[in-house]
Amino acid sequence: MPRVKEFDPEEALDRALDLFWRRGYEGASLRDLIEHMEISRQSLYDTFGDKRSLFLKVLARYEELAVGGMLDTLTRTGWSRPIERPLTALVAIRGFFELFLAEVVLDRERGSCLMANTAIEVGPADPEIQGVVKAYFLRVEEALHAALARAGEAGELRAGQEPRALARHLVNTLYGLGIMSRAGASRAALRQMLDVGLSVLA
Amino acid sequence: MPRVKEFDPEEALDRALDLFWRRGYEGASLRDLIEHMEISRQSLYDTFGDKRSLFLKVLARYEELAVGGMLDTLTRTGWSRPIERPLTALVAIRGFFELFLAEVVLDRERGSCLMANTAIEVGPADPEIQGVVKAYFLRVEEALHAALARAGEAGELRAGQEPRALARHLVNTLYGLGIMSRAGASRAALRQMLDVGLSVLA
DNA sequence: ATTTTTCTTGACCGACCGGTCTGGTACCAC
DNA sequence: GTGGTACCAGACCGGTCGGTCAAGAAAAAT
Repeated sequence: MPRVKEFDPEEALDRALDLFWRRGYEGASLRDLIEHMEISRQSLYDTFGDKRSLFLKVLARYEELAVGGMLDTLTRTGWSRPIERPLTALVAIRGFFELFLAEVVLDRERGSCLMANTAIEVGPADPEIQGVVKAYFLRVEEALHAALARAGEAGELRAGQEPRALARHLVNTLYGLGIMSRAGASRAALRQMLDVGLSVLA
Repeated sequence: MPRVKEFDPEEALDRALDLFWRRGYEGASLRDLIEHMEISRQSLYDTFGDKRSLFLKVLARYEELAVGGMLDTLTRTGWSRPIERPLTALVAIRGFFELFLAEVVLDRERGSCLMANTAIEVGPADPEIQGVVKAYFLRVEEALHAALARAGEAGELRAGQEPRALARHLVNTLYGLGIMSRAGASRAALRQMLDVGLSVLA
């Protein structure tokens, strides 16, 4: 008896993600959202709840997509994927950062990372959202840590280098680039930031 | 004939700075500002113009204070100040970052840097404000560059290290720490980020 | 054809936004 | 005193915010 849904909730969520990314939480009004998502206001509330609930769903979706892609790139090492060329862990990490830089430069408006934007915009004002952001950064750190640990076992790291400390440094470098891009730093400047930041791995 | 001003405009501006720092531009409403600045609404408009004008004045004030303090710390080198102990440029840079870290950890709510917050919140939506933020980062880069150039002349840098690239890296590290702090990173994590980030200077 | 659910449209709500205006008071110079 | 200025308190403005509600159209199952 029920009529089938006429829109794809996941696609609508992705559209909301895009808008929140560009404009921030406060900056994306409900009217903007329903226009961008191509959904009626009622459908939005029926499907995703209020604005904050929608935002939390968006953050979860972003984490899923971003961490997924990240792990994809970072674990492209060894012989596990017979077709692709085998990469050392360090090369995979460098490749990951190159990808990130390319994306950041390409889409200046969104500026790096929704989570970084959210960390600053809502900040300590909303403990639950801050918790989500913090957990995300820890997952990113963990992904980098795993890659660095593999690099360490393969003897690719200099003596005395702590994978944990290196991973944290890389997280810092990564999201620093986000700010600098959003602040309008030149591509050359971002390049140098990245190169020096990664030089500790050499 | 005129009645004397009963409040100190500079102090009021500093109070506005504090609130914008904590809550962001949109997050600080006029009513909040009036209360925090302890000024009547009318005085605010008479003295500072509308909200955006006030914010621009606040940004200018912040730049003056922050860059001033920065140069103070970074130029505390050589024998120019007979009383204080002479510092090498590298030690001055390290000291500067230590100060920054201490401040960031102490006041989690403001989280590092008003300019970084602004870069993300208003982002590319307001070109004029973005220009102010960009100019600020360039000034910071210049201050660090000058210190690094002095270090280079004194032979404190490794061969092949570019002061310009290093300066940009340090800017990136600096404001990365801001995000991570605002995202709730532990003090230990921030410490390691800083240590590894500065290790390129060793 | 009837029923049931999902959808869209658009009116509507109270609250708050940034900004303006008015009235009254405190202070100074003359 | 008188006049002029700087201040304060608070009403008020149009507009937008997030959120709710009502009515009707469309589509599937029976």
